Amino acid sequence: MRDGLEFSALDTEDATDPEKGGSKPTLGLKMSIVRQLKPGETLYCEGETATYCFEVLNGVLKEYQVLEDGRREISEFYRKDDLFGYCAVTERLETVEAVTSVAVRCIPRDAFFRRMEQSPAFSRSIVETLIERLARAHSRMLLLGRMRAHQRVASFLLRLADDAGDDECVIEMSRQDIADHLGLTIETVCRVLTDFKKRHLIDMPVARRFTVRDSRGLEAEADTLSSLN
Amino acid sequence: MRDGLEFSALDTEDATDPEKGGSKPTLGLKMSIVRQLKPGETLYCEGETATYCFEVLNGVLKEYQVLEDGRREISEFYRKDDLFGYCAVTERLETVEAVTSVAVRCIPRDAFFRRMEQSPAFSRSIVETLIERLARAHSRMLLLGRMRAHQRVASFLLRLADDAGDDECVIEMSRQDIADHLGLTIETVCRVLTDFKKRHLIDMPVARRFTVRDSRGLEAEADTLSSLN
DNA sequence: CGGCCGATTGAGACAAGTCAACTCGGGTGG
DNA sequence: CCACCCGAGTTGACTTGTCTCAATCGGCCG
Repeated sequence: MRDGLEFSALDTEDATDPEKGGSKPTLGLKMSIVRQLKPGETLYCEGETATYCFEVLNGVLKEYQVLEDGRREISEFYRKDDLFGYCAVTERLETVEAVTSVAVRCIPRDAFFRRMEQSPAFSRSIVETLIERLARAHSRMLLLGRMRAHQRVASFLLRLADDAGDDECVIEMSRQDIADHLGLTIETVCRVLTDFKKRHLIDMPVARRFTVRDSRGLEAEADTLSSLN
Repeated sequence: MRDGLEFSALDTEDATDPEKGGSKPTLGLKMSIVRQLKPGETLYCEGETATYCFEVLNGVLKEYQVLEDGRREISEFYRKDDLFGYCAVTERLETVEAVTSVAVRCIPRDAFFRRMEQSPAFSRSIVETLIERLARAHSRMLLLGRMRAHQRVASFLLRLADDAGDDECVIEMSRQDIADHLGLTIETVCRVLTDFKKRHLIDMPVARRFTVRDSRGLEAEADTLSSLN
């Protein structure tokens, strides 16, 4: 099966008139299609042939790899305006699945790469996206390879709050997703969170929502500075 | 200090005649310079301004990030023909240091990016390199986040052997480097290695050289299949 | 040949994992 | 509208893999 061939709900956009131009000036790609996904639905799976690239219109998706025994590692969460799925030569190496309800624009890969040939500015912006993503990958390696549980969770919360641009913040993903993103178990994530609550670094009235209460303290927790305690 | 400004030993190549063209047809970049490094010498450090990109002519380098308390994570080892150092917008996020004696070609970043503007083929090849490196980063995240010590070491040995294209293989880096690459400690790396020796998966007459003896067994060790034991 | 640094081995400590019980909150059906 | 149910989340007791600290080994260079 090839990705993007089975749309539960689709809605073509500017697919008819090649001269019309994309509705998104930054991409300006023709022939794009919008696909809607419900939470838990997968967009594509490891092993499939890559035929589309995607742009998140709204919602959150997760990209992951699985080990034979079921252990899972979520490499990225994608949010509004993130571009993904072009990072495959032919075959998908990871699976991408909706975390929340999601709308993604599907762009045929060949159109995408043709655009890259034609526009140096476009390919430069792609290179920059890739470079930034690689930098993030490196800091995640540091996190996974060298940080303690409480550092990992603190970094994660800070990133969530930062992305939200607000101290009050919704946690869209499950504890299992967080654990799989941080290389921990559900139980450890919970324990660290309740520890942070008890120490008034965060408020968390319900499981899927939190507020940063002591951002300085949380940052100290995320840095290794906390090892001075 | 900006990288590449203090050359202990340098040897300009085609820096005089812009029409001469690079000696390396795949790059064809003018104004490049070759720099020699001794083991342990650093090419550039985190925080410096990025002014050059590099191509490995021979030898092995390591790229790493450090945590405040000194814990270190080696994100990549670079070998002959690897291109690196362009993955920074302005400021270096990692440090790169010679593992063995090394020769690298230094390419001014602006020349590099100008070349990208001019040649779609060149920028496509850069995009492909980046994509491949990102894929490697993802599989390393899986390793760091979800694999056991013996799986990590087995994967590492298999990669070494694969890169060498030979079952007999030199280990250029120290145990500390390996540990920092795998998110383990020196001691754990040693223990796993002696365990592999005892079980005749590998031979390792001296610390810096090994032979794969039972590649199937080693692969089983690298996969999570070994959790069936 | 001796010294030194990297590598190896051992013993004990500790962070995180496992397994299992329990709670909570949201959704559904009566 | 309420009560129940179910799955996600939390907490606890115990296990274990890896780390830490410390001692010893061994190859390489002067």
